[in-house]
Amino acid sequence: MSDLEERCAAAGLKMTGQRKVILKVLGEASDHPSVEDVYDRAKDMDSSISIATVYRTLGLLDELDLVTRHEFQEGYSRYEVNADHHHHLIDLETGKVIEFQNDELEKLKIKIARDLGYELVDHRFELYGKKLGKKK
Amino acid sequence: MSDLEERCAAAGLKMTGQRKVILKVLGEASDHPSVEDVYDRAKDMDSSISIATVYRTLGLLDELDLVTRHEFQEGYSRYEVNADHHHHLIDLETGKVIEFQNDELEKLKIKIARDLGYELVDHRFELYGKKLGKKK
DNA sequence: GTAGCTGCAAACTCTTTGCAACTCT
DNA sequence: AGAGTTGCAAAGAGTTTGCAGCTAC
Repeated sequence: MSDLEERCAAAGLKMTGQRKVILKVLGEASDHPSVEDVYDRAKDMDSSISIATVYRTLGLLDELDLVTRHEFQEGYSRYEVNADHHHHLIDLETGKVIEFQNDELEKLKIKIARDLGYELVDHRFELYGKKLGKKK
Repeated sequence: MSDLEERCAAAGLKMTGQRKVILKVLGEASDHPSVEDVYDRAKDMDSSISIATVYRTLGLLDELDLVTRHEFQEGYSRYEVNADHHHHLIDLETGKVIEFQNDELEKLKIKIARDLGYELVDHRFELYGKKLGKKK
């Protein structure tokens, strides 16, 4: 049983065939798949899966904090399996998502919020750019 | 003629009654109104205005960089009349949007992108929090 | 057995758009 | 006059949901 499956079962979720497939897709994903992406990959393993189930499952996993939902400036959601805390740089030319971490930034965001009289609950930090040094 | 009106006319936009109303609403807004907000306020001055016109006008103004469109984690867009560069802290309890600036952050974001091999084109930095020191 | 899960299709929200009529310039 | 603009209603995209049947536990 995979780690994700175990954690779902522990949360009381029934391990249906569809869920196993979706969890497998997520476990194997090294990118930040959209709902459509997850759906397409899941269909390759079980063509009877419906996109409604994918939406519902991803929603549940997000609530359980097993995945994180992102809404970049694209008009739809992407998901990623939870790992260490990090931020994203989106390559505007390819759509590729690059992860990064930055301690200075972590400290700074908390300080900014506190200075404004707020306790930081959540945040969003995204960079959009294009690769340097490209020949035209 | 207001500053916004002048800049629109300069860009070749016809100054229709509806546009004047929408520009007036924007000129008077000290917050970050949603399309719905702008629509409601505009209707108070001219009840014949349609929301399609509001959408179209805000879209045009965004292209002209006279306003900026934000998509916070709310599922709809908010607009703000362009001013100095700044970021936003969204009060999760009231929906209030607080603006802030931070030079350190500005330098940091450029550095992070460059270190990853990217030229920074755009970015998003938003904080979500709740007011400190509130009595329960 | 039954609470929970699924597929399907319809519904929803926010936004965009085709069209015919209208209006600034 | 004529290009640009408008209101309306329909269409779009992404997402959610009601329902009847199915399934894991």
